[in-house]
Amino acid sequence: MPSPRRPGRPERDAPDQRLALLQAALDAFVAEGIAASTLRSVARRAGVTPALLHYYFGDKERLIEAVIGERLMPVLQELGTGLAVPVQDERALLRGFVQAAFGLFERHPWLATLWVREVLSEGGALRERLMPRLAPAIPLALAQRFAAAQRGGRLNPDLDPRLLVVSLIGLTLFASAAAPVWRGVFGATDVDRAALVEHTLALLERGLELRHAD
Amino acid sequence: MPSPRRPGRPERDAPDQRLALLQAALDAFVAEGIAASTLRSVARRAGVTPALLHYYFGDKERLIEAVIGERLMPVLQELGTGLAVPVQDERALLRGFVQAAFGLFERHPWLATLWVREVLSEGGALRERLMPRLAPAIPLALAQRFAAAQRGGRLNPDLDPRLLVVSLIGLTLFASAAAPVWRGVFGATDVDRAALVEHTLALLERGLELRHAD
DNA sequence: TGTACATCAGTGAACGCGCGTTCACTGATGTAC
DNA sequence: TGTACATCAGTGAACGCGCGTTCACTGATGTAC
Repeated sequence: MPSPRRPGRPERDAPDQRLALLQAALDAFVAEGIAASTLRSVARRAGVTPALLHYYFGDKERLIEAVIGERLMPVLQELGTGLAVPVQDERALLRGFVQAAFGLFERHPWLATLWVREVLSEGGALRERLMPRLAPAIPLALAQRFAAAQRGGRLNPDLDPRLLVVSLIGLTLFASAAAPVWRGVFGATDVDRAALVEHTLALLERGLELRHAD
Repeated sequence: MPSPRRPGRPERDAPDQRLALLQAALDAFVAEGIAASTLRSVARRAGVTPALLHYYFGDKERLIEAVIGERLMPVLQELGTGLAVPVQDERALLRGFVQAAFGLFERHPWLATLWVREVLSEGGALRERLMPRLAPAIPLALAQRFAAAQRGGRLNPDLDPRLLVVSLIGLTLFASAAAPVWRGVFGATDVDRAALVEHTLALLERGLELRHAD
């Protein structure tokens, strides 16, 4: 009696087409927007037939789910674990956040663009798909920490702790997503990540420090 | 000999279909994104045949141009003239900018969403179409004014005057575009325009004012 | 005023095309004996 | 080891559909005389 045949073929040395397709899909989503990306344009980027996308992912909906689950979520969890490290005081928290955010957007240059277009926008493809999977725990915890600091007299009393979280994200995400625009307008090719971090922290910690003219 | 017939028909009392189509196009662009908006979906919103869009605008490209020229540009010029008023000092400049920005985004709720998706994004439909028509004079003038204030010792020396302009836009534009998201996360239905202005000015003028715990 | 006609705003049906998806098929790779 | 065959990764052609665009046409509105 023959041993039952094990399903699947063990080893190949061909390039992993599935990963190539996943990357092509992410590239297309960032460059064209998710709604405007066609399966044929994704296939064209990968140099394959659109039928191969059906072979690996089934349909467009499941391709989007795969990009979220295998490309986007790992990056977001990277940020989450970075912020979960307990810190001494609010100053350390602030510096940790700003450095982590600009670092994340530098390591994954597609993230800011994708986020701005697909999560912020009214009918963005990711807002409905991603919000249920993202625990709002991090922004809520940040806002509560700021509120506690404010009650303890350690934070500017005219700030709204919730809006301060919005301001933190706005300052980092917007500066990263709009970088091609403002680099073009100002010709600011000299501004690197360290300069962004320094400027943003100076603004957050001390503000404009406006003084009257003499 | 008869007087030559004057072309065109003088008066009608039917609703202006062209303006209705322009509004339907703006609605569709904001809700679905420009690239993903079809002429049929625009026509459906207006309750007419897509052939009518061809009748008034020719093709999709010229429809987009019409929305830019007749809806977007007037709003942007509104902001430009508001900022062109000479102000006494940097504090007045700052307050003027923040109030004008939040006021603009409140009067035209579609502006922040459209801007974030179509101008900021890499392949956004408006970036190529709009940047050549927008004089970068305003951000450049703001940056120069901040640089002068810094040289005069009236502005936090650790700030980058150019990035400060980016920060101003980020704080106002991002908070407005992301309002549906953060209102949902924080349940912050109580935050109105006045609260946004107050928080943002407190942050910009004085920063977080962090102090050590006792 | 009546009549003939030009022009108006807008429609309905159709065009070629690219879309997402399906499916019978193919040659290479592996397994059973 | 050789041979028969199952399974693999992937293709090519086709499907029905909605797209942008075109165009002959329509009834209402206006004008000339």
